[in-house]
Amino acid sequence: MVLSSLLSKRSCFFSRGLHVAGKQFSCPSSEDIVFKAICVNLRHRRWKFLDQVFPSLTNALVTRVVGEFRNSPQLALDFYNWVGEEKGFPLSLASCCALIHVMVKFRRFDDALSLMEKLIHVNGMTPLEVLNGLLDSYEFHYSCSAVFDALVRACTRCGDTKGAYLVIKKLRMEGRLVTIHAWNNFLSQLLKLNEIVRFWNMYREMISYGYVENVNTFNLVVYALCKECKLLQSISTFYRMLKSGIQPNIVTFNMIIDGACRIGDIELALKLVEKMGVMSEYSISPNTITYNSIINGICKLGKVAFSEEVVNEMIKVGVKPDVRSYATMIDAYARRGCLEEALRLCDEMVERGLTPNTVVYNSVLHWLYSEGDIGGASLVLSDMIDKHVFPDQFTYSTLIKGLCRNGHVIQAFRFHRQVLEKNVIEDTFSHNILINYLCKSNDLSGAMQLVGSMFIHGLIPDLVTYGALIDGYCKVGKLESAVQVYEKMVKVEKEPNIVIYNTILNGLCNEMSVDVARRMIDSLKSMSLSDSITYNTLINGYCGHGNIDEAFALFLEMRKVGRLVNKVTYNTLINFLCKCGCVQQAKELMKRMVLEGLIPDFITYTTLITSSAKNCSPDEVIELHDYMVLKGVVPYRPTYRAIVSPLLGEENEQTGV
DNA sequence: CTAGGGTTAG
Repeated sequence: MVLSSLLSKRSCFFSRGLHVAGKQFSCPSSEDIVFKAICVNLRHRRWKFLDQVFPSLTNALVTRVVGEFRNSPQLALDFYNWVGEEKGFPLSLASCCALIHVMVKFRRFDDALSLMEKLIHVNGMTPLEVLNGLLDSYEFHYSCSAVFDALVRACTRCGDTKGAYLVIKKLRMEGRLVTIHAWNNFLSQLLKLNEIVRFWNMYREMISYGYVENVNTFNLVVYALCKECKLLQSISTFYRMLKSGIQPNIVTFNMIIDGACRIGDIELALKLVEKMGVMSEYSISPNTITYNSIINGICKLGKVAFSEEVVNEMIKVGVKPDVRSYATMIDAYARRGCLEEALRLCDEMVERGLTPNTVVYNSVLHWLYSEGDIGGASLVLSDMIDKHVFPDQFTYSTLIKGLCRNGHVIQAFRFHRQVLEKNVIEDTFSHNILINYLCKSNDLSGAMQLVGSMFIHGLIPDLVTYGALIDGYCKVGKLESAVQVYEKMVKVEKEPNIVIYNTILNGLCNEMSVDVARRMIDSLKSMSLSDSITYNTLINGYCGHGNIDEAFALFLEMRKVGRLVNKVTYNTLINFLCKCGCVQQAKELMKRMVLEGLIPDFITYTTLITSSAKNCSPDEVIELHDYMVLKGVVPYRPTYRAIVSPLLGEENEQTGV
């Protein structure tokens, strides 16, 4: 393999040498003769003959041939591929650009894009170098300015938004403006990458150049506003569109409806669906995506049964549910522990002619593993293989996490090694899961080895990787190593996120420096980089050091700010009170929690029941259990079985709760 | 162009 590529390279250099020599010593028309011979034989696709001329081929000739065949794009492309792929000739930027112009002229954008992407990815060229190549070879009779739009698109498809912007800017300096379509494409990519701030900056810049927004531009603005949860502004953009004489389309509606669903306002979303006809002069009606957004919104609120009614409703109005509609509901049921309902929907979708895809399988697998049902997961997995549903990155990480959390660590690592060897791992999830596992087991050297394996396989550690390592080092008391990892991270990554800060904060609390932690919280607060977890971590730190006054002072501070206090806050304090033997106060706190609309979870339940079993009378334990159940708490089954059930004299608990 | 699934901190 290596040898043959060396040989082909050598033959190319050799032929290049011939070309130079030819220019100097032989008659000037010799290139013309070769050129004509190529053209005649290429027209009849006589590749055998072309083989014979190949040694005299030069990049200048390739460019000329492509230009000659500018009206037969397929022939030009076949010739180019024959030279490059079959013969291994090192094609120049100029010849590639000539072909790109031809492809664009014939609106063969996919071919043009893949040529550009190859230049960027395989040949390692920067977008600006490609742009220069295109400008140099720009010729009126076979080029068109859409080629520059295509380059912007190629950049964004390669994930190089910076390059895309440089191209737009350079062209602007040359007096050429890319079209609004290219801008839309670029802006859309920024939103996909969740770079909202950059989006608004670029958008403003575009407007300042005098571009006239079209429906897609407006849709992007609506999308950005929805991502920022600025629903009212997105609706007023809708009216701004109408005022500018631009008819909103189904995408506009869907984005606003989805935005409403994401902030939990299903009522508004449904109202919009209802008013869609009036608002669009009866030209637009809801489609599958509209309903899927609503199904998703309802499911996220935990009302899966209601989302099934939405499916019936959509069928009634003639909109077909698809795999996504079902995938959403199946995941929602499984997430709430209703795997039977989830499997029922799997059957239902098959009955309706829909085939469960990878997403559906991944979801079911994930929740089977979380319930510890390895057997069920194995069955689903073999069904997936039987049905030829291909696994993806989600499947791999779900399996690895599932095996890990159910104690099959060796299998998890073995499986990871297998998929790694097959070169199918493309993202950091699987590594992060295992690194996190090793860190949690205090095996930092193992974790660092895996970080090394990431690099070997071309995967760049991300904030999650660094976060796991920092946490791991803090937990084993190696604060200096944690700081080293942090500094390394700051050097290669852009910005630590709140998770990282919270991790460090937690490390500081464990290391007896609650005061340092307090100061850190103050500075995070000033950067508005603190959340419930930040405060809960510090409260937990205070509790761990027995500073009950400080803990409750912070609790009050959180209540003053509002929205910061959550179940974990209460659980932390309740747990601490129980440990100090103040069970009565703990119960009072739980009642206050209920009054604030927070339903105690299985941790609250277990903490209080276990502690009162030690300190209170059986009647009080039962009373506590009844109180919590009455308030909507789902009792944690193992706790109920071990403590409450014997007190009730239930020898054989069969029906369960 | 818009909708579904996996990793991290209390």
